[in-house]
Amino acid sequence: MTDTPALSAPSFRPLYDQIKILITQSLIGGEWKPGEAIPSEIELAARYQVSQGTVRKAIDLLAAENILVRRQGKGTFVSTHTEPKTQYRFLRIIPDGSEKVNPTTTFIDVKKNRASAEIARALDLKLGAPVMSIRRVLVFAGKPVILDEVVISAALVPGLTMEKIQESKGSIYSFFETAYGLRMIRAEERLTAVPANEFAAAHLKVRKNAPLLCVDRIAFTYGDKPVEWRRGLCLTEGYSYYNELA
Amino acid sequence: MTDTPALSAPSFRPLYDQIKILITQSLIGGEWKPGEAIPSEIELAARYQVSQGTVRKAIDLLAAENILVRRQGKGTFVSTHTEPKTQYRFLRIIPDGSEKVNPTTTFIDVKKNRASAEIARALDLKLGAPVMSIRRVLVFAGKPVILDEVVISAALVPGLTMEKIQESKGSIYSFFETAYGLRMIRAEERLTAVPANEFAAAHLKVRKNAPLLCVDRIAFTYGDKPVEWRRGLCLTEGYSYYNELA
DNA sequence: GAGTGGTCTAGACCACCCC
DNA sequence: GGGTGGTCTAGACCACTCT
Repeated sequence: MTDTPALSAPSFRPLYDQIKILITQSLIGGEWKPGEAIPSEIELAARYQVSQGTVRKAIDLLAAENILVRRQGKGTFVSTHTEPKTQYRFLRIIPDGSEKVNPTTTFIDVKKNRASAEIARALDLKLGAPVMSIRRVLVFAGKPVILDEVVISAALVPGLTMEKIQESKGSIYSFFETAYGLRMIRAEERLTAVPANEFAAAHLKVRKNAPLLCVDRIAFTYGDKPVEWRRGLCLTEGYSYYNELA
Repeated sequence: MTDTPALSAPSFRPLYDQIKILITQSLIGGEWKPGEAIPSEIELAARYQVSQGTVRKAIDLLAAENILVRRQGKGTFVSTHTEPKTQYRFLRIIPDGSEKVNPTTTFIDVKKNRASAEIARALDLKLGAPVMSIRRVLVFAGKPVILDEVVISAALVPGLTMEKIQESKGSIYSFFETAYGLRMIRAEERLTAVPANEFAAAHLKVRKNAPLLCVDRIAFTYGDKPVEWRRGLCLTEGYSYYNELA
């Protein structure tokens, strides 16, 4: 989905693709921060010495990947997880039959751990590397619906504590973005059905072995670098995982 | 996702959008059939009296929706579910850790039914309207993995029998396409975790009440018209539902 | 009114496919 | 070589937002 600058040259690289990479590098370098406007198409065209149409196409691609957001008459902005409309962009659990509703979060604990084999493989870390593990419950309309565990390399989130997360309000990606400049660009999920273990049963207030939706996620930052592993256990009575296929 | 020509005029409709609608109407009318090439951009530009760039943008949009497929040097083609590469386009269940594999199908029965409230609502039919119901098992590498029921208005598939489907080989959408000219463009799915009932347990060879992934789908044809309702029960040991978030 | 993204055009040239 | 889609340009004009 996202591009890989890659060493294996595709034998021909369109100009707009090169511009796209240059813009991406400026985003990685922090020249333009989430929520801010990037320079206008005309300015970028002058800067890169190409036509406006070529810049336009590069921006079109980045907008299609939700990395940039166009707003007519105002400018082009760097995507962010901190705005109300987009803070739960990756959350696909919604109430049956009704509109998407944002949950509130209750934290269980925030601990330092060592990467298991599964997590080390997913996040491209060494086995046993230090990671932070965040466990929490997402509550929809007063009802606990998702129990999840978020795991991220400790090196990426120095000084992380439960208190800091709780102060931040909003989604955890919003927190990662503002506190550590860590931006989640895309994610891959794998869903399975599992019986509730005791821990999940207690937190979600269901009986042990009740069927739960297990959502495993790996989230990526720029350059398709995996940075977060997550497992969510969701009860699906009154709620379901919504997906569009095209 | 797909456009609605709509009566509520958006106060301004770009030319490329109008061209897109004209092309879509030709697709609905059957002027160009699945798998065939549509006229070249230059021809279409002449036909609609617009520039090639405008036709190009209209085709870009249709290609982004997987309604058309571009092939450099050859032409632009109408998408189809009949080719090996695309016949299981909407199937998201894949083996853990390995590549996508196409399943084989075992049919259980094909019956005429009356639309339940749920199905009538989903397919925009009258309660009790005649529908065809197809039940089958999808088998991956010798192992039964999905038990599903496909429901479609009987009016859309006259003379449907199990024998006809079995003769057709390939996916059921491929069959609908070739036998009835019915083309599935997009779909919405809702996933839940449910305990296996006796019927599912027997067909998937799991114990009763084992957790299964329940995948409810509504599939749409041109003009966002819902035409198929489907419920799949999937065992998720060794298999999972894969999804990309952007 | 000035500035931004959005549309539309016309034309040149490139990459790919097939004859 | 001739056809197709793909890239790139330059310029005109439109729609939207803010001041």
